[in-house]
This record gives sequence, C-alpha cells and structure tokens, in this order.
Amino acid sequence: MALPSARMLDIKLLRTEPDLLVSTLRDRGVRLFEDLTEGDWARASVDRLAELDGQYRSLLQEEESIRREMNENATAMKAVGKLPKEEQAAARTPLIEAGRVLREREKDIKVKAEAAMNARDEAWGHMPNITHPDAPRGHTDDDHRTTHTWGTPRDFESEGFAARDHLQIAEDLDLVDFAAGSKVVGAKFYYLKNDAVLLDLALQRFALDIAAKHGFTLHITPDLARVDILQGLGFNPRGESTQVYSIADSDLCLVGTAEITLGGMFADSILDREELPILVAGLSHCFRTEAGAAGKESRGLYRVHQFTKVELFAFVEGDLEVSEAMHERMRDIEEEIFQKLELPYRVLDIASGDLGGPAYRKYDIEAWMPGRGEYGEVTSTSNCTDYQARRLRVRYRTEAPADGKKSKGKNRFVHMLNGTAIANTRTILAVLENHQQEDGTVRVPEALRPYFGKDAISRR
RNA sequence: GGAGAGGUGUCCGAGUGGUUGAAGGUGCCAGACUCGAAAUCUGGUGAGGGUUUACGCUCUCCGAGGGUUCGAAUCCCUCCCUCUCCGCCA
Repeated sequence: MALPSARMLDIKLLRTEPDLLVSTLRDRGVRLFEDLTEGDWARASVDRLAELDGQYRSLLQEEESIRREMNENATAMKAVGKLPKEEQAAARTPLIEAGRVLREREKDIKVKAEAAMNARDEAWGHMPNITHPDAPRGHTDDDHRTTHTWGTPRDFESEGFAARDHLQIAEDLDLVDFAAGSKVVGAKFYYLKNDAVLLDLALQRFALDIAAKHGFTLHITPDLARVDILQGLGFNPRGESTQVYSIADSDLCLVGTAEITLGGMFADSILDREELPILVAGLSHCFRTEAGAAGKESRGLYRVHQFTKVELFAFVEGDLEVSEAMHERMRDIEEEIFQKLELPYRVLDIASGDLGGPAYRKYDIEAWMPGRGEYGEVTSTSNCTDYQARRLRVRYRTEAPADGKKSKGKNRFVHMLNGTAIANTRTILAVLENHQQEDGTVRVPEALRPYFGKDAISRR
C-alpha cells in the first residue's frame, strides 16, 4: 500500500496559507532544512518549500503534456486500421517513429519530475500538524498549561510514616523482579510477580470495562505492524533516534502503542458517514527503545522497554467541532479512570513544542507519584485531526447536499484521535505509591476490588 | 513447509492488447408511482492530481514495482497480500 507521496498536511496550505505554516514551524520549533536554522528560518523554510513545490508542478505539467501527445499518437494509430490496406503501412511508419521519440522524452522528464516530487515531499513530510489556537506556545515543560487538578496528595508525615517509592514497595511485597529481567532480556525489562500480576490483569480488565461502557469496541491487537502503517500514523521507525524496535529482515516493527494497530485498521478505506464515529479500544503490549532517555526517570517501572496498555481510538467526521468534542470526551474518560483509582492528578494542555508531528492538541494526565514527590505522566490523549488520516487515506463519504441537485457527497478525511485508558506499569506505580499503608500492604481502591479479588496487595 | 487459486470502482463481480475508466449487480442521489412507506420503473453516480474566476481541459490509477509495445487491466519478470487443500504446531 505504498503511498505515491507523503501528504501529511494538505499541500494546498503551502499555496493558500503560507503564513500559517510559518507560525506552525515557529511554534513547534521544527527545522525542515539543515541549513535554515538562523534568523527567520521558519519563513525561509516555507519559501523554499514553495519553490520546491513550484519546480515539481512545472515538471509535472511538462510530463503530462508529453503523455497527452502519446495518447493522441496512439489514437491516431487506431484510425490507421480504417484506411485501405495498401495505405496502412505508409501511415503507420511515421506514427511509430513519433511514438518512439515521445516515449524517450517521457522517460527522461518522468525521472526529473519524480526527483522534484521527492525533494518536495522529503521536506513536506516533516511539516507537523497545525496547532490548536488555545494550546500554549513554548518548548519547555514549564510551558504546559495545567488546566485543572483532582484529588489531594496524601500527607504521609501527618499519617505518621514515611512514604516509600514503588521500588521499595515492590521489593517488600515481592512484586517485581528486575534482576531476572535484565539477565534474560536487558536493562529496563522486568518480571511482574505475585500480586503485581493480578493487579496488572485487574487494571486491564477494569480499563476495558470502562471503555466498553463508553461505547468503544474492544480489541486485542497485534503487537507488530508494518513500517508503512507506523509512518502513516506519524512514527519514524527509520530515524536515528527512533523509539521503535524493528524486526530484522522484514518490514515489521514492534508497536509502541496500540494507537498504531487501531489507527491502521481502516487504512485505505472509505467509510460510510453513518458508521462514524467509530470508537475502538485496544489492548496491546507496547515496546519502546527509549533511546536517549537514560537519566533520573529511568529507575523502576516508570520508563521501561515493554508494558501493557489499553488504548482508546476514535475516527470521527473531519470537522474540528466534532473532533474537539471527542477529544474532551476522551480526556473525561481518562479522568474517570484515575478518579475511580483514587489517584490525585493534574491535567496538562501540552505546549506546542512538545506536541510531536501529528497532534493538533494534546492533553496529558499526570498522576501524583509520592516516591518522586511530583506528578508523572500516566496518560496522553491527542487530537490528530486529519494528519494521520491523510497518510493512511482514511476517508468517509459525506452526504450529498440537500439542494435537490444531482451533486453527490464528497469524500473527506476523517479526524483521528487517540488516548491512553491505562498504561499498566505507570498506573501500577501510582497505585502502589499512593495507596501504600503503614503496615506495608497496599490498599486496593474500591473500584478495582471486583477485578483484583482482594482489598489489599500483600506479600505472599 | 508442500500443492493450487486469486487480487478490478462503496461493496460484489465481468473483462478479447487499441471508443474499457472499465459490462452486470449492489450501494448512494434525484425523479415517477404512493396518503406515506415498501416494491417497481427512469435517470445520475469511481478515486486522486494538475490547470482554470468559472464552464471546462488534461494526466494518473484495475495489489506493488519493473519490462515488452506506437498503444497494456489484458503479455513477461520480481515482490507483497488473500483464499483453498495437505503437513506441522500453540
């Protein structure tokens, strides 16, 4: 399903809204060209893009005009068959000769046009999505806007004991085996043990039930996907600082999230409008290389190479009002989950520089993590508008305008949204740390007990 | 892993190297009939790109990529995928 060219944003924006693209690049801090990084690099980048686009289009027109001549030549050849037999040979000869010449010219121009297109798309492919007007602008973690908080972190001091971090709790209750993980696989792999196994499964089931309650169709997805699907969703498996594990001698990658497998489900298809919105939830394992992520957050379960996650995904009509409403809804579902788990959190409206390529707007939920004494990311939900849909060609047929005319509906790109229901390791971390008790056990929140089967996590 | 079949438009499904962008059906839209609906009948309906104020003109697309030819859905090569049967296996 190779794409003719990478069209992450509507290329027409380059001709109609260059200023919007300039501010997009500026807000996101995305440099498209290595030699354009100083001064008004954003403006210069868009100018160069426009130039590359112009070069391609003029070559394309040249190529098409030759094609038309070739077609005319072939049509003329057909007419020869109607001439008297003795005249046919004489009529054919010049046409065959003309056809040969045209074919050579076409081959030549085709190579040039293709090269021009690749040059344009190479740069265009790195153009990120435009940004929601209300999303904060900036490039550091301090630029995120806290929209609201929920719950109050416990005051362990007043409760009379010192909070332990999840590593300590896990060791005390024999819940995680990091040593075996690094021996058998490598650093940042782990085995869950004992009650942690049951907690992991309980969280999965708990999240799936909430997803189903909200109308999401449940899936267990593959843990691998093709490279072109990953690219369609805006992931870069080939980059040098990639987060993606690739399978040798194949075009497959281990998925870093079920966003990939869910989002790819309708690649290359035209949906009926009545089917929308399509809400799917997917349970998958997630694999991340975490290249260059060594540092203070690397201990324990916070940043690991493999975890299990329940992901929410939505395909909605290609209308900002619709997708923005769905985005709020997905964030609400995430909040519902963490409220039921009784975990204090704050919600961040992510700043432009940290949105990544596909997202138009992104909300993160950060749960309170007593072991670190700060909030840490546990979920993330993005409205990617039509950015991913363009590359994957996920469209839907709009209704014909009710004007009584014979005009029919147009095909439009859907808007695609994703969000975390539960990322297991980080949620386990938050549950252990927030609900630890003085006696060393961990209280299981009410909502989770039917799934966990007990009211406390304890040592076996 | 062995043997075979096939990949065509929203979907299903025809297709002889040259009025085939593609029969037929389905779906959809409009109209007729009807109190209304169903059924029936008539007509219209593929996608993407370039160009144009617009009407329009034009290019590409029949799994993907090459090749043969004046001309390829149709012939050749490579690859991918799907299905059926057999074997193996959780």
